[in-house]
Amino acid sequence: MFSNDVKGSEAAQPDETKAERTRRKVYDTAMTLFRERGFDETTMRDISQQAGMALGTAYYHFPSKEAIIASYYESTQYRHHAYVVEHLSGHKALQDRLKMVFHSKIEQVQGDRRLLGTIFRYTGDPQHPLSVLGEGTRSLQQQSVATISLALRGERFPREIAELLPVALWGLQMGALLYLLYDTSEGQTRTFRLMDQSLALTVQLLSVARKPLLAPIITPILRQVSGILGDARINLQPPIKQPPTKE
Amino acid sequence: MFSNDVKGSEAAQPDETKAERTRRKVYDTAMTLFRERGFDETTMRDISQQAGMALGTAYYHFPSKEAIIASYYESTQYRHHAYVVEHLSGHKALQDRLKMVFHSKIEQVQGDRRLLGTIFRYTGDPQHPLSVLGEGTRSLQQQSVATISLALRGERFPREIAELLPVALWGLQMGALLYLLYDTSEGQTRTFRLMDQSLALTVQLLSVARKPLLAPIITPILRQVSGILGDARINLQPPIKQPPTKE
DNA sequence: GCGACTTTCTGAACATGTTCAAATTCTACG
DNA sequence: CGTAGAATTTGAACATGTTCAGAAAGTCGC
Repeated sequence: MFSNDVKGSEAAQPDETKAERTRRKVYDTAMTLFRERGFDETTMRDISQQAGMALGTAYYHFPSKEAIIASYYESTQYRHHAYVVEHLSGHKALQDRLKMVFHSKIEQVQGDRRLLGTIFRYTGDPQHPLSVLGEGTRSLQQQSVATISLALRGERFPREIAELLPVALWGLQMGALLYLLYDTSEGQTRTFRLMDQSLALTVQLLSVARKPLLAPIITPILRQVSGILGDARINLQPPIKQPPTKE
Repeated sequence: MFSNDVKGSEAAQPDETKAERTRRKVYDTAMTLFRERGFDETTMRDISQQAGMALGTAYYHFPSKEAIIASYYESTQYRHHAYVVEHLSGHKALQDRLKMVFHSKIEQVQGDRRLLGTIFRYTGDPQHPLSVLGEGTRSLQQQSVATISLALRGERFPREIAELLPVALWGLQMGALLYLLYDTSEGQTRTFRLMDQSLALTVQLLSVARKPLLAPIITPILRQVSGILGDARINLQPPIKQPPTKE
């Protein structure tokens, strides 16, 4: 939407265009300042000055200040996907895989909690291109669901569950990210614990749902949950694979 | 925090100070314009001009533009509380009460969905005084939990559940409000349906949890959910009753 | 190498939230 | 009433995100 390069830079390419180099300079300078001072405390004038260019130049490469943070948001998704693809084979059990997927997601943005927060800023406006739940980030949402779905590869579930589980897990991830923002515990251990417990419960429920004998009690409830989730589900198209960062 | 009057005005008082009248003029003008054009599309200059005063005057009565919306946010809480208190006796069954509480909440803000959205804007910044999950709105959160708890009056639950249910329901309400923002269905029927289904499921689970015989299967799971919720719970003090709008 | 075209860069100008010193109005008291 | 002090009002000034017309640099066919 905002940026059209796949990588969030942070890694020089020798074959860059001049324009690409300038763009990267803007991005990197901005991110450094954002991290040092925070998003709102960093001025577009600060950025352009620090990057040694005129104000208008920064605006030539990014249509707005929030486009810079949008670019960062995208880059985290691609990095996460690449990480999961690489580490998937090392984890066989469902719960291990889920844990790997979600832990890596959280670890990846852990250092940038404050920045992450600025992205949630647009959640209340469905029309906003950066709303994490809105149309504007649809493709990023699909990417994210697809990444999570990698952990489910090969598992068999009752149809209603199979359909909704990826999106439900995506919702769980969103919740965890929000929780992370508010988590002041040392090393954000509370977030990780919350994540682990939620996953344990999820796996437990899933295994119950798969046992036909115990099911009569649980299944109607699960079905109802499914109904609710189905109702709540943002209309996600089937995930489209876009090539993740190759580097 | 921002405003110190309890009511969100919208109702003239004959015994108003001049200052109060001016303040109300600012508020009402602002709300009208916000509703007509949206929050971001309304300028503080628009407001002061429309209200027939200088720019600085508006700022004398509200420290910032967002303080106006904060005042609105508070007023919805007080109105909701008053409504619930008034209608509680008409509903005896738990599910009816919950339904009344949550439906009225949604109905109350239904017409102001876009405005509501601007409040969610600060959720990503825990430090921000208007973050609906942050310190700054703590007392409003407590009010809201207290309002919801009115629906639970007289019910008996296992201790773990009794402790966490109010906050969990508050979370449900938050979720529903967020969902409402994105709900484009006619009359926001989807939100109401989602609410009804969630409540039905909740009541169902609660009733199971109360039956000691069926419990062995369900209780450990519920306990785990409780653990998760307990972990996730924002540290809410016991609700402090502040007098709701008397009018 | 040159001219035409495109890409990139520049900084002045604009809109809008916010601040503030000064002006005005109000209130209370003698 | 008259005046000191408080409350309220005013609008100019400031900071910052954004726009834009024009300048500068780069590219390409000849």
